[in-house]
Amino acid sequence: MALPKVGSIGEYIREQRTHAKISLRQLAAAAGVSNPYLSQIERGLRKPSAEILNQIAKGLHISSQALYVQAGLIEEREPDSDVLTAIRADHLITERQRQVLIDIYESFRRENRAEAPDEDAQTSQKARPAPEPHAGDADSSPDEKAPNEEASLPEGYLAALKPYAAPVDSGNVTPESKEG
Amino acid sequence: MALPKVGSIGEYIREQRTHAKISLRQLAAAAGVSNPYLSQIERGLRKPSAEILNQIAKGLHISSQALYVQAGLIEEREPDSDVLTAIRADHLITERQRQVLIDIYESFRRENRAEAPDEDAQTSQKARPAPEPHAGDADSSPDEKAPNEEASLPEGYLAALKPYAAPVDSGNVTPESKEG
DNA sequence: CCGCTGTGCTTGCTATTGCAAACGCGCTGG
DNA sequence: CCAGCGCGTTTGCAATAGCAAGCACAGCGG
Repeated sequence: MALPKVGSIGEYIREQRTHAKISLRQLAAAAGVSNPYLSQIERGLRKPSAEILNQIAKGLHISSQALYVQAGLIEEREPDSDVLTAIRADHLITERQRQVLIDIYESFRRENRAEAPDEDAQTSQKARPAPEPHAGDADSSPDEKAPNEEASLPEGYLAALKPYAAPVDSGNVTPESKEG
Repeated sequence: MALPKVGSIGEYIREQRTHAKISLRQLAAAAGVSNPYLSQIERGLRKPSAEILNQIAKGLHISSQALYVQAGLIEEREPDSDVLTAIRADHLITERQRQVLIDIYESFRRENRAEAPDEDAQTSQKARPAPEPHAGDADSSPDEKAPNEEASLPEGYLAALKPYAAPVDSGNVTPESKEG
């Protein structure tokens, strides 16, 4: 009865950690928690307190609020904030990165318009009447599951974006409209 | 920094409660916690978890973040997560797309940290000689100290991310941001 | 006077957090 | 072949979060 699955918070942490390419023990040390406890958190066996969550966020160099939102502890801010506006206002990324984000976002919007010209293909954003973490799945809508190695993020593209990772194919990465 | 604000959080809660002119038991019932526990929280004898804090915030009809800041669980510093919160709040994209955008943005941040470590944890505040994110031309200016010619979007991975989507078309991701 | 209702506070008690120590597994090297 | 190291995980155990029950005090009506 002790609901064993706290939710996607653990998966999210592990995801971020693996993407950052640091070991569980390293993150545990950086966050100031014990390794076994972090392991249990990532597998959803334990429900970390906000303090621990905050320290983990610091260790991951991500915002605490992002984790709190993932944990369902913070009501998402009203959709008043625009993604494009936020991206343009961000000074922590370079001009090029900014443009990439904008391109991706706009292409997503285009794809959705092509698929659902209706209005928008939104799913479960604000609808959270009962925060009962009893679902065996994440809090996302049933039609989306975030598979870990198919469509979610092949993480190979990260290498393509990293200059120090691999030189990928030189020349073909120009954003020019390369009509085949 | 271990627990200096635990007392203040309780005072804050009691302040808000008395200001709302509701009794301890009423707030306890509204927040779904027991009266004695709320009493102990208000006097700083107990350190409530984020869940309890969130419920209390709901019962008080105040924002959870305000309480978290009071509890010292959120740095009040200007969060770099404006982009992240905006992405999370956006309901025009699917869950999968949202996760991709978040991953990309965070990988960008990590990338920059690796390249320019002196600028990482600090909030990069405002000063930027080129505040206008006009990306009409990609080369912009040589002040780009971070990654160089990598951030363009191979747009091929976009198709890989959306196997269920129509192949939109190639030339739509031109970097010319024609907002407006 | 006594009972009733409201307030906040104190007292055991159980369930859970969070940790130290130890384990199994894979890899590297003597 | 086994020592050594690093990885994630498992196993008890101390500390405490959080609750049900009960306490002490104050106001009100018979």
